[in-house]
Amino acid sequence: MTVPTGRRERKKAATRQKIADTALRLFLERGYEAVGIREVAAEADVAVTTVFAHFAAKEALVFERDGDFEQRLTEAVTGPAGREGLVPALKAEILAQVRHCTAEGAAPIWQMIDDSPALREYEASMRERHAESLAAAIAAGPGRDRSATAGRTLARFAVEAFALAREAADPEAAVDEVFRMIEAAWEAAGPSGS
Amino acid sequence: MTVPTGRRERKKAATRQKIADTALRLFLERGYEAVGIREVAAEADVAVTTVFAHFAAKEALVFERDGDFEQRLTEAVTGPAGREGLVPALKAEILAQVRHCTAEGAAPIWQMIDDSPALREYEASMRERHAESLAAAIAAGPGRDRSATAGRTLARFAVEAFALAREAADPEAAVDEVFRMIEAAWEAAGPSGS
DNA sequence: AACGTAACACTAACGGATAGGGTTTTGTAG
DNA sequence: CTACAAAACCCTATCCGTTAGTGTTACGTT
Repeated sequence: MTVPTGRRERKKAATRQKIADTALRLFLERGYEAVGIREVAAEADVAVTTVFAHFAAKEALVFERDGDFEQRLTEAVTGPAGREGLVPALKAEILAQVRHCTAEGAAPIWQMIDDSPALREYEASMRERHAESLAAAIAAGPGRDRSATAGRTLARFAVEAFALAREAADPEAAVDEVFRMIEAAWEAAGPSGS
Repeated sequence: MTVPTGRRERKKAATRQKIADTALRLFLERGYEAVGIREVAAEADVAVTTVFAHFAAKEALVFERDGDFEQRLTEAVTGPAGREGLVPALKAEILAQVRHCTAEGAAPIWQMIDDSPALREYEASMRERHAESLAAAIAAGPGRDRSATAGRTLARFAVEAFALAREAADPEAAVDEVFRMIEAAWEAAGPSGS
């Protein structure tokens, strides 16, 4: 084991990035459903099977950074901020993600997602995954004094807050409003003895 | 316009039911993914195109009564009970649906759903649809004194309560617990002026 | 220098979904 | 009673996402 980042890993990452970039460009140019996988592969100069070696499905080409979002969510809860105040830490992270997704330049991508049933469906199941791993982090960390159901409920509500805010006219204000409700819900869950 | 329920409508409904029944039987016998649409069509003695004329997708064969659930949800809110107490009315309806889905005989179906990623994904996007129509009903009816975001949040949380309860060890107790949290969240949303 | 393996390519196929076009059944109006 | 329009259905062919099977190349290791 020489260096941990050999040429092989760099080439693999480059191939993955080239596929994702090519796909996103084609999708934005001509529409998500109008572009086929075979076309993406040809334009990126790889085989179709290589595309699926890097991405589990066509929709995953659009949500390329999915893993980062999931990791940041759980880290917000297990990190120092999460131990101080669970709900405020969650709110801060969701707010950051909402800001990132409503930032300049991201609008066409989310427009495309909203226009495609397949992408909306994929995003919904993605949120379910995020909620599950977030629930595990809450149960293992700062949510130990609540019931399992309460923790899982908080996790679901938090990821739904993201979706609700993204659809709202004023996303950042919506994060405030929804998290006021979540805070109250978490209070009402009370300590586990309740 | 003689009678509103002519032979044509009855035959159509019969065909639809026969397809759904055949599909569910085959799915339970040999597994959802192991049975193809062509097979369902052959066994039901119809053409493949006819299957898709009645059901938008393969997954819809499993969630045949989807429309009923959605309608009952909105009616719980727009009906007399909804005007008395919005959240209690929602809770009662969700509890009824949870009871229905955990009743004797339904277990194998939900086991099959939990085992199939495609069905789980479809269910997630179904809930999103339910939440949207529920949000519309709330906004038009008893939720007029709250903000649009608050109403949409309540709608999402209510349909998530169903999913959370179904996954819990004690579904009915989970409905209680989650709706205590939802009630607090709805209180915190306050009247629109807040 | 030789070997094991990870990354990739090619071919072929499977299964869900749809379009095009034709046939029967049903409701209705003349 | 008949004629007609539309609904429901069938058949065929095809597209598209996805995967299996089978090599081939290039990298890392020994």
